[in-house]
Amino acid sequence: MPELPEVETTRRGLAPHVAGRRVQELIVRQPHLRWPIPASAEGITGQTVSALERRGKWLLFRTRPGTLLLHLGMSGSLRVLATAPSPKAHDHVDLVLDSGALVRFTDPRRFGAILWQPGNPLTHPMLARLGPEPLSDDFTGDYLWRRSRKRRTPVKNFIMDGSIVVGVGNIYAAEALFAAGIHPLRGAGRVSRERYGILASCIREVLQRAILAGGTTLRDFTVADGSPGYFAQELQVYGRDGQACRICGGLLKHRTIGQRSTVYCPVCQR
DNA sequence: AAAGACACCTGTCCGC
DNA sequence: TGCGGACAGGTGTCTT
Repeated sequence: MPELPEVETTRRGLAPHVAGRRVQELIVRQPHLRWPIPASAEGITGQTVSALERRGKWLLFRTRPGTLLLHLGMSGSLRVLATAPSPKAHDHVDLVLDSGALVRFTDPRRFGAILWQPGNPLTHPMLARLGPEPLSDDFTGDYLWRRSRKRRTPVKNFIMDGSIVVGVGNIYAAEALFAAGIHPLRGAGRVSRERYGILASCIREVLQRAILAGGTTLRDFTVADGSPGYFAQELQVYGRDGQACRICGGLLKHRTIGQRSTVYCPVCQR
């Protein structure tokens, strides 16, 4: 489900409810997520969450002895609940806070993950090799250009590679490439330095605008309070296969690239 | 080293 | 109405 904007929207919605709160209990009804929830995750019990941070699509519940790492996968979501309604089928985990509220993790497909890392969370194997944050200063067109030399993979795959840049998933890769006028199948090594400058800006802008809209709600993604994200109405290509390009009026095309559905304008994107 | 296929799992939608 | 198959916002791992 979520790419960077949805994870960031979730983080912002949750942070005021969890920062400074003590975790009274970690209730695990279904430990079998992408990996089994490790017993060490119980380490969060009794600890105070000093901050809720984000690295790529990971959420970091920081406490003094360690950090709970949480990934939403394809279908995961987090909600803050003032009371504890009886859990439904895919409500796998609750974080019970000393405020009486709880954070509930729901994930039908169970591609999500909950891990624990003592000390510095960025040393965890899942985080250690991630590329730069797209909204940070070290993410530039020159950086993309340098990393892409001699690479023949389609540029869409390249920008969706988390070791190159984090947070860009299937929706926003398609949207950013459309905004930059770059064909998704173009070899990463065959995009000029100048065009990578444009692409880096487009990635930043698309993600930033999506965050401001509260993310994209396609099926069931909601902001932490349950309201939908509004970026879906701003999508230019994703999900618009066969419809008119909003720039040239031609028909948008669909192709499967890297086993992911891709929509683009064959006229505007070269 | 890099590219591509496959795996994990459930819900939903579409055509017959 | 029911059923099979395709598809869905991610990403680690295995094979070429």
